[in-house]
Amino acid sequence: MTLEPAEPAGPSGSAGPSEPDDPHSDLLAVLPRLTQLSAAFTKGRLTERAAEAAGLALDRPAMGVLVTLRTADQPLRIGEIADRMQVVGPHVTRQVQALEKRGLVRRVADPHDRRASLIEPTAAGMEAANRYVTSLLGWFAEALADWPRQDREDLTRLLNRLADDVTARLARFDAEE
Amino acid sequence: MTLEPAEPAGPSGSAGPSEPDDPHSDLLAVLPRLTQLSAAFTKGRLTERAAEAAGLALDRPAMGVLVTLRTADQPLRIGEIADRMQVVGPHVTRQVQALEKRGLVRRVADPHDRRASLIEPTAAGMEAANRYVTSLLGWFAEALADWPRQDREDLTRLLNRLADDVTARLARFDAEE
DNA sequence: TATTGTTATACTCTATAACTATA
DNA sequence: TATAGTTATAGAGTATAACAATA
Repeated sequence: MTLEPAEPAGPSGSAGPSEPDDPHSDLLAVLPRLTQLSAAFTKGRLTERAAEAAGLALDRPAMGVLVTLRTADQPLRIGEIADRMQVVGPHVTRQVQALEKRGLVRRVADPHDRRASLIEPTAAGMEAANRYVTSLLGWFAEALADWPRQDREDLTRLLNRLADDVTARLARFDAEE
Repeated sequence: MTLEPAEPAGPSGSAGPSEPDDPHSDLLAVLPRLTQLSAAFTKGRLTERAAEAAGLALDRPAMGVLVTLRTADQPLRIGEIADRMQVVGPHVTRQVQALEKRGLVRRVADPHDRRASLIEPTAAGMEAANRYVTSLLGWFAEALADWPRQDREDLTRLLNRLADDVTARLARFDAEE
């Protein structure tokens, strides 16, 4: 399946964005905003700065693995980390190697399957992950310090639902092909 | 300036994520959700599919330029497009060349400055941009079809404010360095 | 001398392909 | 023969550096 071929948004030759009475006019704003936020986080190098504040010299993908392990609260296989991060295996392999080299994670043998190993944070890794998350959330909390509690709760709730709905719809999308 | 060095999130050795009474616990959910949405749009190749539905064989950056021109509703310089997209000049130069090659945009001389040229969509480019935006918004509207109107309005409002606040804070951040 | 844009190159993040070891 | 992981390579997207033309 593909996206609908769809009629032009307005009469041919209409040059502007959606009219005010367009039923989708509110959505027109959501997509660019999500793009803007995503780009801002990347370009602002928030992740890298929070890592530096935690005393680490690691890039975003490596921090993602470390935080995934911290959140899991139990050793994970490479494949399980990849699933949770929604990336492919080889990508995780490299990040884990970088974390290992810095003594932030270690591998332990999987007692039930000698093909796999389990990855767990070291004490240093866990402490660094805590410092990192605190630093990142602290920055974010400051940015939202002026927000009414109700708005913060609404944002969290709506964003959760949006992510779920979009993910589910994309999954069906792929399945139909 | 850098992010605060910040104390560990919990007592040393505490392994889990923030406690339920953590004042930042709601924020803990926002960041991963934004990441998830961004990754979902990329991996779902929504942009590419909408472009195909509009009869175009263009990638995301090129579509970004075309939509920027459509939204502007007037010819723009390369530098102005770069500013609006928040990317650097050379990037825009290449996308415009690709769009030119396909007859979707054309260059006109800037009467006041012979160093610059103005980029404007051709009729075909404008029609394609309209088809593209309609297709993309249609998909998005379907994903949110079940949402109460109030929730959609709240999401738009909160996301707008979030993007503005985050962008402003990052700008101050950079300025302090 | 400052600014606009182009060309060429490099970097970040993630994916695919080919292979090894174990199940 | 299927699965977990690794190594090597490729691709998309964007940035930096060096340069040209005009202001």
